[in-house]
Amino acid sequence: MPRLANGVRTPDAIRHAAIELFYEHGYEATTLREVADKVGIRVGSLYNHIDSKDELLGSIMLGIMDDLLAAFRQALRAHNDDPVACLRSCIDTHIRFHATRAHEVFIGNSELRSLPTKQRKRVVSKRDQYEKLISGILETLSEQGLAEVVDVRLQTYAIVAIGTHVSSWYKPRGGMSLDAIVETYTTMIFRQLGISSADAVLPAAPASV
Amino acid sequence: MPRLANGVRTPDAIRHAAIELFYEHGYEATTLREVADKVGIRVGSLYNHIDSKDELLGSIMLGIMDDLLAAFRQALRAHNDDPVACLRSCIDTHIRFHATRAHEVFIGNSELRSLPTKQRKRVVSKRDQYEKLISGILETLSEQGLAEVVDVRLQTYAIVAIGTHVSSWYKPRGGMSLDAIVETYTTMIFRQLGISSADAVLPAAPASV
Amino acid sequence: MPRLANGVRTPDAIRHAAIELFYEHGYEATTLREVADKVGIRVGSLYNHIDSKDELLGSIMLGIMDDLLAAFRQALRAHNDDPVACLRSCIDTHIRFHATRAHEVFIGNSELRSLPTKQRKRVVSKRDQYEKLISGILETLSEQGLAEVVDVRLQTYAIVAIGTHVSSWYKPRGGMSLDAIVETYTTMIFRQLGISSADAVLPAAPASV
Amino acid sequence: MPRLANGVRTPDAIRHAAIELFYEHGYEATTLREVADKVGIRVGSLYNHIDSKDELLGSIMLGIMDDLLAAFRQALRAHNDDPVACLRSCIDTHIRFHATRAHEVFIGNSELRSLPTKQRKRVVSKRDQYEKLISGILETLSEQGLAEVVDVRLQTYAIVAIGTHVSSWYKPRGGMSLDAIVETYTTMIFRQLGISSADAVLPAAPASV
DNA sequence: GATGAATGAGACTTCATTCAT
DNA sequence: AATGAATGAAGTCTCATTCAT
Repeated sequence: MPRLANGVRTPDAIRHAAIELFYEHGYEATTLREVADKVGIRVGSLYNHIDSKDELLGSIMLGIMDDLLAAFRQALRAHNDDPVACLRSCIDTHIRFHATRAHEVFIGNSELRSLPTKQRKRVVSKRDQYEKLISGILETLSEQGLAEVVDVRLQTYAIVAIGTHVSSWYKPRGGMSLDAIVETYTTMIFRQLGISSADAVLPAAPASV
Repeated sequence: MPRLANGVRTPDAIRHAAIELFYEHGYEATTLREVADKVGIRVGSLYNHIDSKDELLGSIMLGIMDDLLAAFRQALRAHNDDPVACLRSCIDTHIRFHATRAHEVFIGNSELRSLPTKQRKRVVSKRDQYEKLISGILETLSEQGLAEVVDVRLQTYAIVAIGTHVSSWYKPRGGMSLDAIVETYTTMIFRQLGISSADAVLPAAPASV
Repeated sequence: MPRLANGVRTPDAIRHAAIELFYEHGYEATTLREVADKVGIRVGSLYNHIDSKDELLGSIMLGIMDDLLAAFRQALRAHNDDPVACLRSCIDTHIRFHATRAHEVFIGNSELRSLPTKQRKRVVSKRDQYEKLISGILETLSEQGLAEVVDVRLQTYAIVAIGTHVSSWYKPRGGMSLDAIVETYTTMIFRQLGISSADAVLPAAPASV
Repeated sequence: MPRLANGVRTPDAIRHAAIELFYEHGYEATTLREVADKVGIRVGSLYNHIDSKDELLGSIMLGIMDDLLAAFRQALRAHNDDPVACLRSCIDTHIRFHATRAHEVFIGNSELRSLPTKQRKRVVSKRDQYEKLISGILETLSEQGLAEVVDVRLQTYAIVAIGTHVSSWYKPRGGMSLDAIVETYTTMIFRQLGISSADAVLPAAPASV
């Protein structure tokens, strides 16, 4: 633990400040001076902790993708014997992750073009992996006759789009509880896939992220 | 006809160049020099046609929202006696519009925060109007017992999200035809609403935008 | 009479508009667009009547100096036999001219440095001539024992400074009448020169400019 | 002591350079590049020390007015029992200040219109205070029957005008010594006020600024 | 004689980044 | 590890001026 300001390690404070500002104003419109102000240090001091503005964005974007993939893979592993339960669990994780880490996810979706080529490729690759995981579930369900998938790619997109959208409007103490959001979307997706609506609602409590 | 460069009126050329560049690199990352270069004039000459970079973005965003609302309202009017046909027509218009004018729509969805407050309010107001139109259709269907709407707001979001997402990846000569995309998404939404899948496919050709 | 807009010849309208704007905001801060707006034409059209912004300023400054010299010389000629009457008449002319053509005179005094070298020299030369005329009167008075001149140069400056200052605050319908201003300053200058105060007030009405 | 280039603190060097350039070419005609060049830094570096070009002008103008008021008030205080001595001291201070800080005073008199409204009001207010101080002395002299004041306002203007004018031509090693200038103008003003000329010349050395 | 449009030069200002202290 | 200051590059916007119509 190198250095603490108000109990927080400076690098963490920088990362946190950057996430909020990139989310609010966008990467290009955010100045490092604003980041430094939010942290409570001078702009020059940032460079004791980051290499560049680019790299700061890159680390945020790679980090969120890694965490998302890890969470999703864990949800997958827990139900590799029951495809419908697996889908339910994955939707749950997908939506909760996009809600609870909405700002980072939003940055991950909107600032790809701000990233230098090299890092962009790495993020895109992770994003593709994520979509492949979703498509894989849908294919399994389709092959086993458990769901009617009209078009794997578009169905995948529809699910991805829900996450993206949730991340753009979800607020912790907004009108609808996270549980209700998850339940509703799960029902909607299950219907879309022609899976019995009854299966959508879990008897037990859903796993938190 | 004030003045033509290669047969195109300069203000139109500027608007077109700006749309492409804002779409590709984002508003903040696009310089007016790039816009001018694309048009084939010097950067100072832009100011014979625009008031400011802000105002250029604003006019693009207001314009696309106006066009979207107009197209949607026209689709609504054509079927005000048959709610299911109306929904089908609106989905059709929604998706085709977001596909054929993908770049402008994408800007409209992603650059809200780059807009000065005054214009932002006007765009947000139009966006709200648009969502209300969609919600209205869903409510009618629900009230008349023609569809099972799990949650009007989230269902509206899901439909909006499809448009947003299509605008982010659709390319005229990409893998899937626009007709096929419309048909697939229509089927998916109809299922989600518990409307007979058969109703989703039109016997006649769908209206073009 | 080449061309009239609202009964005024365009070149005169331009000159008039330029004088008001140069007076109000200064030469550098005034744009030709503002001049054109005030005239009611477009900025490009100005160039049918002027050669350049510099030249427009130059013609105003040379014009006012010529008019000032002409008025002063006329006042001098009218009393070349009575030095005290001559002084009285010159002070009268000096102050009235600086009041009634305050804006041009103000420009003439404040925008010298905005003028290109060549024209500046011509204006400075006229200004020197003007000061020499005043100094000449003072010297005559001094030589003939009619006045006690402490220092010709500083006394000349003091008189010049009065004109400059009047031009910076005089307004036609301000608190003090032009006649009163002339009378008061004349008294003050006469006292300064040790000339009987009684001589300061003219029996007859002073000549108008 | 933050940082010295050639022994001078950068903010002071900027202020000094700006004064010289604003005096020589005027505020509008002076570019920040010229200021930076004169200081020996790049133009962007200026912004480590100033907020804007406007604010740089404002601080110069407010500063000179504050200094002028302070100097004048000190001169007033020193002779609050003898009105004639007080006048003499004030004229001395007035002229010496306008001569020794001629460039700043000149800027203060000529660039009012270049100032943003808010700061302009503050400078104008200080200027009014200064004129009131002068008027006050004249009124006291008049009330006590020590001087014949023809018109308080115009007499005040005449004195102010002398300062303005001196600031426009005085040069440290010009033809006339500062002491001589002060003495001559004092004599002239005393005469104007009908005060015995003998009182104008001080037996002892005049106070320096 | 008027106009709309183009242009080149340049102005103010911002910003990421570096570095001596 | 923090800071104040410097820097170069760039960005938006303005402006005097020109010219075809």
